[in-house]
Amino acid sequence: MDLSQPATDLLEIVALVIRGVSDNRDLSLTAVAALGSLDRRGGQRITTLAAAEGVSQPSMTQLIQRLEQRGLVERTSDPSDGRVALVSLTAEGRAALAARRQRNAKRIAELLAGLPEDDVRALADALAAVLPGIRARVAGDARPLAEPPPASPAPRSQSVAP
Amino acid sequence: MDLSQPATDLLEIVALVIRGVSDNRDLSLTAVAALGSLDRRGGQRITTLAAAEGVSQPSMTQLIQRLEQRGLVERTSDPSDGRVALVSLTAEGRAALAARRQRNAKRIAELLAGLPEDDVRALADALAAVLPGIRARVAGDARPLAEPPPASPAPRSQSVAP
DNA sequence: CAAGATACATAGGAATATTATATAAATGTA
DNA sequence: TACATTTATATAATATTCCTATGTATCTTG
Repeated sequence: MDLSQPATDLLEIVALVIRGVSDNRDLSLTAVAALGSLDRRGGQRITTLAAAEGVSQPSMTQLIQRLEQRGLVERTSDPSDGRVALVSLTAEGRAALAARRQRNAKRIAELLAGLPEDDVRALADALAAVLPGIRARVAGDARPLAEPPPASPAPRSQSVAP
Repeated sequence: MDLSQPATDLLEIVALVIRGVSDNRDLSLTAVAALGSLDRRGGQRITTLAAAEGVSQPSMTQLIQRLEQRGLVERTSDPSDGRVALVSLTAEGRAALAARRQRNAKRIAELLAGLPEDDVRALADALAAVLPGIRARVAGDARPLAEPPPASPAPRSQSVAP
């Protein structure tokens, strides 16, 4: 089965949604990812979060400091290991995450509402079918799909993106 | 028809693909979007590009300057209007865009290859069906889904990134 | 032609990322 | 126990990319 066309299509939809629909005003993509990880998996240490989101440890330290200043996360120390900083969501952080998810879902729902109902139903079924597998492959272990960094000093860029 | 579940699913897949699969090393999300717009619609002026990608005009000016330095775009002046700078892809820019697309499509194809073939086929069909409509709604006119900026001086954050 | 509108460029600052390095706590070993 | 090493995090210096505010050159219009 040829996967190049669906791969290209999926990529384009991802780009369209990120650029045109997703709400990235108050929280960066990395911030949302970190908050989401804390929400799904509970309190974690800085290093774990950094590895999970694919950023360096200092970046995650700084991100957590900013999120802490905004009251979205809190830090506690691990009684069994004085070095680690355990980060967890505050109630406010949970609320902010839920609100953002709701805004984004609302926008995407508006987007889908303009399309033929049969198409949307087919998409909904297909998404529900593949999501667990994709979730397992991408988020499960240490990002098995990302190539190792190039040997030469890697040129960098922004985020993701946005 | 309830759209909240497919909306949430689509959002999660978008996040997973952006974080775990997409190649954002050498070109930012905005850069890729601008190059793609130039590729699809041909030469455009700075202001048009800025509006299409949802960034400010100075940001687009700077982005085009960077891309010009890297040889990916070139600028020509409009003979009928001395103010405008017409931006177009160079052959190198077109090649870079194609190479990046191919890398990303390859990764996503690897991702999809691990899933049940029926599911992938259903997803492929669904994506192909909805993509034109989504493309029209998001990229077509001036992003009808984005809310107007808040009245208070908006807190900002990063790009999208990656 | 003067006044305003339009297209782009520049300046200054903020947010987010990086690498390199410092600090503190835990661990292993003589 | 003492000391070196490893581990977890923090800090410093710097780079990229975005923004707002403003400047400059070029049209357009009365």
